Amino acid sequence: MAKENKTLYAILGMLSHEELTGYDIKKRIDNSIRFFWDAGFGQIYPNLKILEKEGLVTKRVETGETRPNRIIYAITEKGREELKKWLATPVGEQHVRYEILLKLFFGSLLPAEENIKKIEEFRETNRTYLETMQGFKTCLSEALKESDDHLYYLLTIMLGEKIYKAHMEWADEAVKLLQNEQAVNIKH
Amino acid sequence: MAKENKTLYAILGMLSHEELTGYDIKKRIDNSIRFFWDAGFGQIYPNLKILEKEGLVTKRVETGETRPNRIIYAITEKGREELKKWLATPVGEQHVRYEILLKLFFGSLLPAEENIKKIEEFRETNRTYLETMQGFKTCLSEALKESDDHLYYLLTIMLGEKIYKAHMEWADEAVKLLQNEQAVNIKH
DNA sequence: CAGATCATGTAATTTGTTACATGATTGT
DNA sequence: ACAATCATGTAACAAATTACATGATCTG
Repeated sequence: MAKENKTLYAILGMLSHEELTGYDIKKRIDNSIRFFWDAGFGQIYPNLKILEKEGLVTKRVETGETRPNRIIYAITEKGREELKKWLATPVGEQHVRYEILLKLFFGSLLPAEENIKKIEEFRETNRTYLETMQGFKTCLSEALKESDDHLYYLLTIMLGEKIYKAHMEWADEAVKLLQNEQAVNIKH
Repeated sequence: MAKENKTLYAILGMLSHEELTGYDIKKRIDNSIRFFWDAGFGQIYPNLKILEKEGLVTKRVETGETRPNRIIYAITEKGREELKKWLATPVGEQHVRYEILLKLFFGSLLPAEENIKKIEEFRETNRTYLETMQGFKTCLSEALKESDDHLYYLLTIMLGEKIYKAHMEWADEAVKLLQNEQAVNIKH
């Protein structure tokens, strides 16, 4: 079994809830984990084949007369065990990449206005993300009483909220700092 | 020129400050941008060759009698222009990956204690990151009066601080939530 | 004298992205 | 009629990680 292919476990996790087609998995991902674990069809379909070869999922073809054929995948007992085993392993160092910080780090090569504009765009993007999180949260509050799954879903949304808020706060402070600096430079 | 190889620009950016060897570039990265843009030797050396072929940097060999030979790279005017051009392009959608959220999203498959432990480990890791940021900040406060570069450096540290704090706050709330849930489940 | 640091690289593998390819059905 | 959605995939490419390979010098 691959050591690092975590998207495999994202797919397996989705199948631990219900039987799904590759297309359905994509939709589930887009509607839930995409903010911290996105995946395209180019990853989903090949990974499903790997999972099947490893005996972690089984497939069943539903021949549609009007609609296209659907290949429905179901998790096996072995798959469920493998998933739990992975969930139990400690989370490694997680390294992120912030293109905006990379660009800003070398920001002295550009006029300050350009950097300010960049930060303001970043702020705006994060404002829309925050709205999305708050939308998710509202939808969730009803379903929350039903199952434990939803509690964990809520936790992921909560981190999203915190992060996007942190981004926005930073953007505000950063813009102020750069504007001050600009004012000082103009005076001289 | 490659469309997406942003590490190329990280290297070029480091060379915009001073002439460096591949080995030096690695050190510079480790001491500054590694929290948001890490790179290993396996990326640095091949990318330097690409930059040279494109005429964005020049190389000069320093034959050491006692030490190993050093290949010193310097940015060209064309390289500086290319860097500025890239810095001016807007920052695209940046997608992050949080392994801890992926694991937590499917957390209902594990006993709550395990999820709590995971979150507490995450909190601790982020506490050390925050300390590092604060150390960086202290070092910086002296140099800050000299050059504009340092102001942009400060901005990147500020975002780091915000994010690690957000992570820690979230961890505290998340643990509380899970412990409450646990208490409720035990009562029934 | 052992381990860290200086110094350069290549090769293999894995992972992820993007483009291509096909075609029916459903909604506006 | 046109766009969006349903549905499956492959192939090419790009990027990043990891392991391998070498060897001197400096520090404790």
